[in-house]
Amino acid sequence: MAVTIKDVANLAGVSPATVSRVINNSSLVKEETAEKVNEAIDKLNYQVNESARVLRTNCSSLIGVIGAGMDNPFLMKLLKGVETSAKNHNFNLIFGDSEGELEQEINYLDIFNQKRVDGLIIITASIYNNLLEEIKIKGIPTVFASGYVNDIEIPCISVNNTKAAEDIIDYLYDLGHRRFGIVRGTYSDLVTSGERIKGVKSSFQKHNIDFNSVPIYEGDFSFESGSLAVKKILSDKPDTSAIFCFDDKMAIGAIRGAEELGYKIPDELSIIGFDDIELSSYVKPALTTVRQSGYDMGYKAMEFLKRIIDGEDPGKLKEFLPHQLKIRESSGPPPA
Amino acid sequence: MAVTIKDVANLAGVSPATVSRVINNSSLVKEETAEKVNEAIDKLNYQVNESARVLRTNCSSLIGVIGAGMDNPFLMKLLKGVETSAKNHNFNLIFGDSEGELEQEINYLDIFNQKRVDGLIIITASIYNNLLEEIKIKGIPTVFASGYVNDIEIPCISVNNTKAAEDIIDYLYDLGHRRFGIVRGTYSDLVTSGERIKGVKSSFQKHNIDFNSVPIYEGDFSFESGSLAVKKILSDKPDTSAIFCFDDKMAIGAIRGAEELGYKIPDELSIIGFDDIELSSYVKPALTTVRQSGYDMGYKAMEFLKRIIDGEDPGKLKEFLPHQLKIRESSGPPPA
DNA sequence: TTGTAGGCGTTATCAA
DNA sequence: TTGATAACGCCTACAA
Repeated sequence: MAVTIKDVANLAGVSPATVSRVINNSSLVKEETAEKVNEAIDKLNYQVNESARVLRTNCSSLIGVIGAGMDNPFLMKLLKGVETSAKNHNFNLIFGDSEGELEQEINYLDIFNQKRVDGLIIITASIYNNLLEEIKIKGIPTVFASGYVNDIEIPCISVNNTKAAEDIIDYLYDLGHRRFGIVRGTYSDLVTSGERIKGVKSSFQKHNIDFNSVPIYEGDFSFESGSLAVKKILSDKPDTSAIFCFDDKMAIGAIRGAEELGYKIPDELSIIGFDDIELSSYVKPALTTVRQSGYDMGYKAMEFLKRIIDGEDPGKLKEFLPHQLKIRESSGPPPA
Repeated sequence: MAVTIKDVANLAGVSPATVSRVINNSSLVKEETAEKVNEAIDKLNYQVNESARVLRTNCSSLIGVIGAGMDNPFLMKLLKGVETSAKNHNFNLIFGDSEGELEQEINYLDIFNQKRVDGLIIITASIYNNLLEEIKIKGIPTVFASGYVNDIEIPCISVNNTKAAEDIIDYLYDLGHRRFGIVRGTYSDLVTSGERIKGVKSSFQKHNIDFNSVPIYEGDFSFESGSLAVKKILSDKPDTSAIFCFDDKMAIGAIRGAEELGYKIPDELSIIGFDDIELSSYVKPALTTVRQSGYDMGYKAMEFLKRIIDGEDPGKLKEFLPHQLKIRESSGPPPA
């Protein structure tokens, strides 16, 4: 059996209560006593039993994070940001990979609830539609990250995905492109992909392009799916001149897929991604994309969460982070 | 206050013990009673309080994982493998990113101990040297993954890093290369990088190459560091014809760095990586590398851990997973 | 098949 | 400044 507060108390010749006070840096303890206690702690190699503490205090210092895809570099950056801030506030992270499936999201929600997490950060988004209200998210302080949640009460932090997508199409249009293709995220990704589709639409509208004539394929944020999607688009409409992929990995896959079909990038086809993951500047041709900082987003999400846990009004906590078009080598004017 | 087992008991008109039995699928409960209880559970939206359960049973169903770098795709694959197996055994993961720093590893070790994790998977390796014995790893079932731990009692799972590195140098030598450069991992990465250095040495010895004449630089497993290292090597010894990087990200960075200096890959310089991350076949030129399956490794590590938790002798659990040289476009014969 | 009661290790209240 | 005591929610003998 592990050593408990009682053992320490015995060795130090004090009561368990006093030991507890020392552990928690209570100010009301004589220096001399504290020293004795600390010695005993060291000697016995005592470590607090978190479960007992959580049971008693009803405060787990755990933050549950639900996201989709551990091979998603952007998500991992975001997670790193969350972790950094969490560490500052003495929170620990527990991560559930939903793989974009609603069922798994609910599953993790239950598990996290059972562990009495102090807060929740949700980075995936299929949950939004069906649940949001009904689930026990109520009660648990929650911040959505990476997608904008329309509900006025739900705090969230993201870039303006709609505006960013619009910027991209505008940029391509100004370059002279008229025949577009889109590789979106999974259909279950309601928030992020949804917002971007809106942005695409609004740019199309501005420029009198018929949205319904534009091929849109679904990808799962993998290289493979990007490559596949682009091949479908190009076999469908070989004269497509610009393709917008909803993340960088798919865009990089798309570049390779298009090259396999014999297209020269960017001379015959422009390809644009989203996120600006580290890799994007190391790939060849270097990828044109929209930069958003996952790290900042995660960090800020955790800061928001901390404030909510401390009692701040969640409704106030909604923010767009800046985004930035990074023009590199994978985009250019359409072929003559 | 959250709803407890007592509330459920009251509503269902049974005792708390019975509710507990239902929750834990005890066979000794009448179907009819179970139904009543389950109804009450649903109606009250009851969720078990894990802390109380852990306190009582001394079994957290938590596995602590310590690794370095959430932007390391290989590590993330490994983690995914761990997670998959963990889920099968109803374990949850709690991950600590040590960033390769000993201090953080110890820190997480303490935290995990306080949470009374049922087991530990350690993927980072600076810990090995200084601690291993002294730390409270004792007591907690532990599996090391990705590096071979020499201690007979410590279960571990990895590829044979020594042999793999030797294979690579042998392959390059057979191609005709004589002037090598090495980009190793951080010096704190004692296990993995250490083993690979050994392999390099042993191939050199076989072929009468003086190990001390070969430039070895340290990288931190980032694109950037690979690019930097290769530039140093090439400015130092411009006639280097083959560079072995200890992971794929550094190798890809190295390719870009060498290209910036005007080298043609692979005609003037061969570059080889390690891991075979997904990206490596999508990069241009496609990367020659050694394939090891992070997913399998993680999965198996968790399977090992489960067996140890169930009482199996840890000493028996040591295994090398197969590795495989993947020859792609970034390597070839040296320039004439 | 079900209920009663005690204890897991902490912390918080109250009294000393 | 310290100690005694109860309580957090659950599980598990043991008894019924």
